[in-house]
Amino acid sequence: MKEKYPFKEIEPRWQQFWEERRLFYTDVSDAGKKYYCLMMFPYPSGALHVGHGRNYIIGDAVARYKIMRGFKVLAPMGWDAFGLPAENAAINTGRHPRDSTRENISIMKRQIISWGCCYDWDREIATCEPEYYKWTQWFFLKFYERGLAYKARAPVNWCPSCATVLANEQVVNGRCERCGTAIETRELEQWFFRITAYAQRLLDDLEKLDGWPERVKTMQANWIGRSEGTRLDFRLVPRPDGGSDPFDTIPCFTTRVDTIYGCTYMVIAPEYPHIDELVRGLPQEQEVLEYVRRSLRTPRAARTSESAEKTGVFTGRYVVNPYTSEPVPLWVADYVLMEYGTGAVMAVPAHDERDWDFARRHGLKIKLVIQNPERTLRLEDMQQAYTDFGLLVDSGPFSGLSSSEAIQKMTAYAEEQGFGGPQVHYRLRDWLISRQRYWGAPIPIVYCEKCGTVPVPEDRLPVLLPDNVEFRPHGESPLKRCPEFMNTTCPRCGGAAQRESDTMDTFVDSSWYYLRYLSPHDDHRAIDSQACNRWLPVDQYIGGVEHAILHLLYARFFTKVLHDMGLVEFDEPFAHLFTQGMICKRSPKDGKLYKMSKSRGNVVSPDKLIEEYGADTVRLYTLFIGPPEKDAEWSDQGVEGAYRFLRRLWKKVYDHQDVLRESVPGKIDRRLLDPEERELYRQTNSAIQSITDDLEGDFHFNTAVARIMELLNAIDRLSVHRDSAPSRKAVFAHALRNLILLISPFAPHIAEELWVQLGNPPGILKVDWPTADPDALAMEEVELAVQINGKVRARIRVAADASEEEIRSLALSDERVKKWTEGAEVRKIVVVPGRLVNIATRRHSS
RNA sequence: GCCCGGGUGGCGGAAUCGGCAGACGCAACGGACUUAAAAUCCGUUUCCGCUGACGCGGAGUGGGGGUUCGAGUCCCCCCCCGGGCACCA
Repeated sequence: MKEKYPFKEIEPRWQQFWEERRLFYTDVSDAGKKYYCLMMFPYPSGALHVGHGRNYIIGDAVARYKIMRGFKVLAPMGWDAFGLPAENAAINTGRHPRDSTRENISIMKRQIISWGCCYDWDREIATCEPEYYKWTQWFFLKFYERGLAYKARAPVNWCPSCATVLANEQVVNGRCERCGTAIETRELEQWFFRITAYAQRLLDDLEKLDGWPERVKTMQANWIGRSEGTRLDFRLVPRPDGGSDPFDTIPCFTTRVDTIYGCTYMVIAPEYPHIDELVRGLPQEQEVLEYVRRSLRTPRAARTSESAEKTGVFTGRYVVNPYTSEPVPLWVADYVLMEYGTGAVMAVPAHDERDWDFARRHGLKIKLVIQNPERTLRLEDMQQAYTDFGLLVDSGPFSGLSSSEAIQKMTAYAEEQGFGGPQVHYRLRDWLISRQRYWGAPIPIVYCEKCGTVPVPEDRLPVLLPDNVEFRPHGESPLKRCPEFMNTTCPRCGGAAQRESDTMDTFVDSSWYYLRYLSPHDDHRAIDSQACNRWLPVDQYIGGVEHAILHLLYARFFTKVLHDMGLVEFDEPFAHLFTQGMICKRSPKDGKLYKMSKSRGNVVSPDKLIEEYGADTVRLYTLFIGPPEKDAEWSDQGVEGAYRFLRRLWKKVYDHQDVLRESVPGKIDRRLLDPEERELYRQTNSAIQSITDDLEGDFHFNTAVARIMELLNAIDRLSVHRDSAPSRKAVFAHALRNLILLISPFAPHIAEELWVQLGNPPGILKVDWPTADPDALAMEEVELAVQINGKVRARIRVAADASEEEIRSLALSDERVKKWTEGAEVRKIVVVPGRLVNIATRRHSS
């Protein structure tokens, strides 16, 4: 055994050992307690930094722990390999995305292996390979068959810098999630997945997800944005010139039908269909058309920002309030959004802040119809809208009702009268999946002049991405300029036809990869239903919280569709979700803390650290850095600390090799131990107990590592040498042996090596996880704090099983306690066994 | 504005059910070893006051109030930070 901790020598050796023994290769047909441990697969961006490592290290620690607990663990890894960055790089360098992606994959795979993270590499998948995207296309066809994929002209988010459309989920504060460019709205024909058809189920089933963090569920619920209200149809007052209109009612959605008697005007969005026909020939026509044109040009971000002033114009038309039969003016204003509700809003300025602002600005009538039950409102005094619930006034037959009663009754009335009824709205929009880019799975659709839109037959999949394309940014997919790809024959009539040139959003690829791991190379079907039903839902999914909405919502949607198709029995993919926090580092530029990223220049490469300290040090520090679900700041000195600890551990074993090798593990008889030995034995068992609890609970790796450090400190306190008593040697060996087992999921290389040095056969993963001896946890004597009125004034030592009476008298007879209780009346004594005694006293005023 | 988190030493963070606040690590300081340095080992470190000293007393978990023998933990009010949603009708 070497004196100095030889991490450089042992780490590659054990990595090879795990690979050769195929310890992480899983036969999925095998019975047994299964545990599917899944880490979010990475986008092959180039090279990993230590921030990425947190994900894999946590997952690997969990997998190793579960293996030692006797589970059959499935831990696969793959690559989310399609995507914009590779294509943007191709535009700049001319290098084909396939080549750069493959190269990045091999760099990152090497890094993951050098971290000591183990996977079933036979199941490795890359979404950019035809054997994978063939089935992404197949799912598209299935969605198309079921009416869940459709093409529609719609106002969409356009990123001028990426030159592509984006899903709503990829627009953050009106800017492109990737490049930060302000998003424009364009009216384009695009492909959508009908996720809104699943809105209610996606919302309801959040309740089933006990193993998910509350905050992720809340974020998804917010995103789905269910809102209950009332639909009301407002009849259009016929044109004064007797001309015809494109429609005769304007439906609107409201959550506050109780305020309808205060509706003094109605507003429609500038995108509202056929506005031009509504105003044709009216004096307002030019002004309205000009206003609409201007609004449509305004970027969405500017239009919807809070500070934006509420502009709008009167159309010259009126609609009829269905409750009062009174006409109210119809306005166009861009504070109303076409995407939400019906694109039309009944405006009640007295009871809605936005309508209040708008009405004040444009001199519209304000009518008070809800009274504050606490304090009578007078319109003249009001500085802002009263938006709370209250009692209805001036509301015809509904006057006097409370808002909540009124909402019910008035909605029922609308239904009876046939001009409306209850309605539920969702904020969630359909998922826009087409991208005008090359590096993605081609949408398997053909356009034929005769037959129209024709899906590519399943047996002609995959629609392969052509290689010989030119990468230039010109707002349409490079595929469009590739005639070999574009020109095809119609699968239906055999005539000349054109292919769809758009590719799919990469979130489609990642919506089903966790199913493909069960049969990664099956070229007959997308997934192996039987194996999926056995292994899913995923027992533990681990990844970054940045995917709380996007990926996790899409994957849930996919699973539900597959469930409805009869392909899988489960309808939620991930039973437990763990979202780890980001690793941050101060930026060298401004000294502020940021998430590690190449562009900030604050990344720490694992390669250098592993070279200098070894993978186990990096792993141990990464787990110790803080609560794994929270963000953490990387500290180079913290890494040193972890390294120091492992060196100390190595030296401990090195210094006591003889003692350790000669003592055979066996039952330890506590009665034969002296107090020091008994204390170490107790601490060993206590460490086993709490580390197991930490891992079974919410992955408290930071406290688990702390407990291991404490155990080594405790081991240090017991002096042992060649001539020590056998019992002492046995306790010492027992403690170290268990420490090595306990640390093995975190620092597996050193654990394997020391395990062998202790005289055990290689392969610590085959050893059972230790269990604590409950008898050993008990202390014979405990120290109790004695409080007087809640302040600690003394300490007493008592037998652990001392009666309350004994403790009481012992406490009262303590010198220091006497000093404090002298001349005071003891009112009450509280004894908390094993912890403290509190004596409440009262001083007599003398 | 609404909905989630969170606020504890110089720093990262511990603290089952309400029971000794500051585990563990970092940093700093003092000492040992060394010709010296590094490494290592030992010790000190919440703040304030008193003491020659072993010590003693007081305050203390963002602020204020409450419940309790006892509050970082429970209740009420407020402040600050992070995240999500947001002209959503």
